[in-house]
Amino acid sequence: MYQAILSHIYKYVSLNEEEEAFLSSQFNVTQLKRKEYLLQQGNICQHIHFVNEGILRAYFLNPEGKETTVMFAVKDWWITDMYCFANQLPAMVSIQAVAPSQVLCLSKERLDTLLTEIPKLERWFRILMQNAYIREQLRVIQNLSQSAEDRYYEFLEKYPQIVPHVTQKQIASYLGITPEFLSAIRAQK
Amino acid sequence: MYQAILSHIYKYVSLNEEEEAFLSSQFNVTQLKRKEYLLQQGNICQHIHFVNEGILRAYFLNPEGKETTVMFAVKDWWITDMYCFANQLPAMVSIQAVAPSQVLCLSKERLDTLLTEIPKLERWFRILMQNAYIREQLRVIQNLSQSAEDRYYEFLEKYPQIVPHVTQKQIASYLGITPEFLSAIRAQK
DNA sequence: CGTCTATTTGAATGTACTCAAAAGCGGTGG
DNA sequence: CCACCGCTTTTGAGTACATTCAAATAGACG
Repeated sequence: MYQAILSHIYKYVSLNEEEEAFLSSQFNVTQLKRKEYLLQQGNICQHIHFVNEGILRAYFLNPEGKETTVMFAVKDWWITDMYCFANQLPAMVSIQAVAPSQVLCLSKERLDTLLTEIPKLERWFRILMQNAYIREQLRVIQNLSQSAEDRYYEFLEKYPQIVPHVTQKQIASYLGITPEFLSAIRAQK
Repeated sequence: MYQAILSHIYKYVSLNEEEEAFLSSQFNVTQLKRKEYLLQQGNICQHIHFVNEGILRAYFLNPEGKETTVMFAVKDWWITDMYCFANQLPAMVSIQAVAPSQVLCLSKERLDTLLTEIPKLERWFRILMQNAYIREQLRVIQNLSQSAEDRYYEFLEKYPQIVPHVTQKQIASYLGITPEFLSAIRAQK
């Protein structure tokens, strides 16, 4: 149950048996069916989630009803609405299982406890946040400096583990274009 | 010289005198004239910079010559090309002073030393990265879900301390539109 | 004061969207 | 296991948003 997350953490810090046990005890396991929600836009975002298996999608629905995919998450990835999680606010995004999934859930309170009780975990979480920042920064640059077509082909190359499991409509909403236009891009090759 | 950065750090962790002295000793101070470069695209990104005063801009020049503003930084902000800094690679972006500025420079090596010698600084840096991630995530959502006009007026509201010091051309390149189109947006009010 | 760059304006163009309808495909239940 | 239903994907026509290019005007800095 916890080997995936432990080996994820061991990439950055090492723990003794006691710490490992304490860490494991802080998570709740949740099984999700296809299309089931982990979080609904508007509900307080209380947890951060580690994906043990399956695939999830976070999306934002703007006031006009347009859907934007904020992120996908596969095995070994973390997913939450970080802003609303950190401040315990109503979520801006919904998080839904794209395929049957198993996730480990960690509440804000328990994360804070972990970081206080095992300070070296700050290092692990710092690197997590740093990588997340870098990813988003690259995405901003690409969104602003490249055409929709370039962004599509880069997505295919960058996330081969995601592509087979999600619909074109979902990819389009990740890229910020309409499904019709994505279809047109694909047609011209 | 170091009061700004120390009070920035004290928002998250407290240090004793010895730690404070050690921390201060790790920085180099750099004065920049208007238009002077802190980092040029292609050079190894060796430092992360804390802005003591002035204002800086990081921008990306794509192969077609289109310029994208990645971020602005004012007093109390940090700026670097985080991906290339973390991996000590040639920078994707250039960082230039928009106005005369004073920055504190911290090399990767010295940052690593600081985080190892004073582990509680990991917490401070974690929060820094977390906030940066949240900011970029919000920017991605806004870029994808809002019109250029909405993004412009939100920028004016969100960064009143930046707006008076940068050109419209620079704001346009931050928003991902042409200066001509920004001019048209402004004209219709 | 002169020069250089930023900003504005306008016309022509291109990229991406909307709406509508047909075709394809996958999950679900019988 | 097959057939149906609903959603996804495709196609096409018309439109809107944003760009390009060019030229005039305004502003800022040395």
